[in-house]
Amino acid sequence: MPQSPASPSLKTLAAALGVSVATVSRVLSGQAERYRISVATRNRVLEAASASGIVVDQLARSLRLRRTLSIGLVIPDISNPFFAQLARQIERHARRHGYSVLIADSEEDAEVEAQAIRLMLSRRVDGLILAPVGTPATSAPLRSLGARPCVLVDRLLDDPPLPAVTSDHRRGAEIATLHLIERGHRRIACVQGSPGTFANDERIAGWRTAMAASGLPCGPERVAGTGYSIDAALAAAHALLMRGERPTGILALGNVLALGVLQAARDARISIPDDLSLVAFDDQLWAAVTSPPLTIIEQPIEALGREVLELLLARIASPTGGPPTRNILPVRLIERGSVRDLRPKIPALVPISHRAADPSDNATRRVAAP
Amino acid sequence: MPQSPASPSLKTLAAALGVSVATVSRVLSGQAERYRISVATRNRVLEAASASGIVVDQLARSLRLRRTLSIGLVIPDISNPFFAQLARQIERHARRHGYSVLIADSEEDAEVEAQAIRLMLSRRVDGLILAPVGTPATSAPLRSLGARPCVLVDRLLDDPPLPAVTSDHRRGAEIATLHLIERGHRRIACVQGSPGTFANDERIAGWRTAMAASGLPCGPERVAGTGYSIDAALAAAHALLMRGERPTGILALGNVLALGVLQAARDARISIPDDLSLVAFDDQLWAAVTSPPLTIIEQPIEALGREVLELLLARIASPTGGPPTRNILPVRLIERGSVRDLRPKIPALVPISHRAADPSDNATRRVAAP
DNA sequence: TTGAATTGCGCAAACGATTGTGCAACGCTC
DNA sequence: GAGCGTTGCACAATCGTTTGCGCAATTCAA
Repeated sequence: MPQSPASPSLKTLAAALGVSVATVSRVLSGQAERYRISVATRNRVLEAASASGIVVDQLARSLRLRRTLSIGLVIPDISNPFFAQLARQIERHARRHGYSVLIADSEEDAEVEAQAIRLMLSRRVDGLILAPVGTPATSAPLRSLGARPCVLVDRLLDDPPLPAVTSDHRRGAEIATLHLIERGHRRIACVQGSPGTFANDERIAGWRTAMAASGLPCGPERVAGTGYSIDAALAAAHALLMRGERPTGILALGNVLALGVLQAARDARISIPDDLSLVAFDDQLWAAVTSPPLTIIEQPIEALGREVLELLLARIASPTGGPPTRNILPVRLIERGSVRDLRPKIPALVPISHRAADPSDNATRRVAAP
Repeated sequence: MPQSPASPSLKTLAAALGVSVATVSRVLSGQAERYRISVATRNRVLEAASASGIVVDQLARSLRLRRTLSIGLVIPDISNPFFAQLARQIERHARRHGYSVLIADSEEDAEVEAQAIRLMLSRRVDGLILAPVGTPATSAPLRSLGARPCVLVDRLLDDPPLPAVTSDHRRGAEIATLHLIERGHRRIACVQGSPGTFANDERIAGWRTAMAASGLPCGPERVAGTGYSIDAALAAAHALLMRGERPTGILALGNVLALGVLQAARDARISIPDDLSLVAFDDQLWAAVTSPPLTIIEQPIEALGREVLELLLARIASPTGGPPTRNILPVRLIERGSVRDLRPKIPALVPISHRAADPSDNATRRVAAP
């Protein structure tokens, strides 16, 4: 490794000081006392190191220590706002724990993801955080992880059983659906992203649970969408709005999908929320500023990032043979202006109440492994 | 480094095959022919390697080769849509060139940035891509780079003179301002982010150039804003709209700032574009879907990412002593619905023309170092 | 058959930092 | 002065892969 003039090695520093490389190493790694280096020598080394601006070669350290103090982060799309924010939280928390983050974008492709995982292994990351692509299942490349710690985010897998942290997507959709139902909506449809992906399917299931519990129709004709893009959502919303019974409310199961719904509504000269109510998933800055500002289900991204990292660090520090931990974090509804109250106005009889998600319904759920 | 059961070392493979570690290394690194390994031995090694799923230790390789095949990427905020998209482009292109990306978030803080740079150096990245924080200047920690290749993105620095790739922010603001002027606007103001940051100052300068060239007022009372957030932009827009002569058009010098302007307009019951025209900088999916869809100045993020990476790879492959390359990439205006035409309607006399940025005005500018 | 050329490896040193152990020097006690 | 204990290092091996060079075995040509 070519050393720049500004960064000598321990060897050059030792030669300049007339001590051994071992002594320099012990001082710089904070182990002078343990190895009985004298205070005088220690100070000489520290002064020389400070003056030279030495940067210890982490490669050599890692090889000797068999530990890199780095983690791998493999996510489907770095520019997706959810993953971008998640990456930020993970990177910041990792750095505070002395870890570096090696990032890879799996491009929503299982083959790219498999390659990214192998690459992380070759770089001997101490652990891996993986947000798996939706389909197909990614268990095969995960087997090559062996005993190397890995934590999933935004996904649960049964085989191999890995620890995971996700948001309670199902509950989020239930809350959103009940929010509409409580405001008089009976025809509630879903604009979904990619069927088969964890978050998507959980949200569909939550919508179904709430609809069924209220005796409302929740058949497949009320779900539209084939992919996670504005265009796909536009077509899906168009189909829902133009064919069959028009819904009074729509759940857009992602913020990009909400944009498609907004576009479709505008194209069809349908006013939100007057003619159609909308609840979107995952908050973005713009969602609070649109006209109208959107009622959304918000994920706790900061907590997600923090918990997934801490779960991984715990695994790195102390591998455990027990069942994998799975944290399902609560989501919450943020009410803004995109849902119309369809209930008849009864003056001064029933107070209009604003109900957010009840905290007792949303405690972190720890799920036992199957 | 603990080897998982699924990943033996070259040593274990060599022992199992009855050959030396050197032979296994030569075969797996694709150098069997160069080192005259027989076809029979080569095939034996390849089969055993495939069967065992061996993952070569990149750490050891890097130490021996003095090359990590990794690059460092230090950006001010991973979750900022611009940087998230830039990171995605860089990561994808890097991967295709066989490089991994080590990412760090400088949290818009010069001290964090300095630490991130040192961390990258300790990990012996082959090169560094740096999007410097705005203020203060970051030249001090850059000196510790020595001869290690570094390319700036979204910033130019004179000392040390480093190669850089940026968008033509100045020209972008000129185009936006002229766009408004050509549509009859005479009172054009700016909502800025953090003064002193490169993009911000370039955009202000471009606005001034266009305003001065048209003999229009461009004093400091027409510029408001102290930071890059919705709240700061909201306050700035409020000041511009409520005090003094109300502008007919506003440049929001970033998409987050545009959200603040939209909010301020709604609060003041000012309709866009009827009462106030708006041009925003940096496209986002939502900007095309808002009501009205926003006219924006778009940066070529894909090209930025690609060019900065290729410039860095060229520097890694062949350090050059000449003046640093600086690529200023053209931006373009995308006209949507947030700009009102204030010109008097003269029926059938003057064809209403839609003018995008003229390509000849926007060829990549290569700027000589000062 | 002999000598030269070719083939196909293995050995050992390198990369830079870490760490167990041994040893020289010194100080203290009897 | 001799013996013991303490201090403060340096030496050498380790980590896993790469690569220059030497050498044994084989082949070819005279």
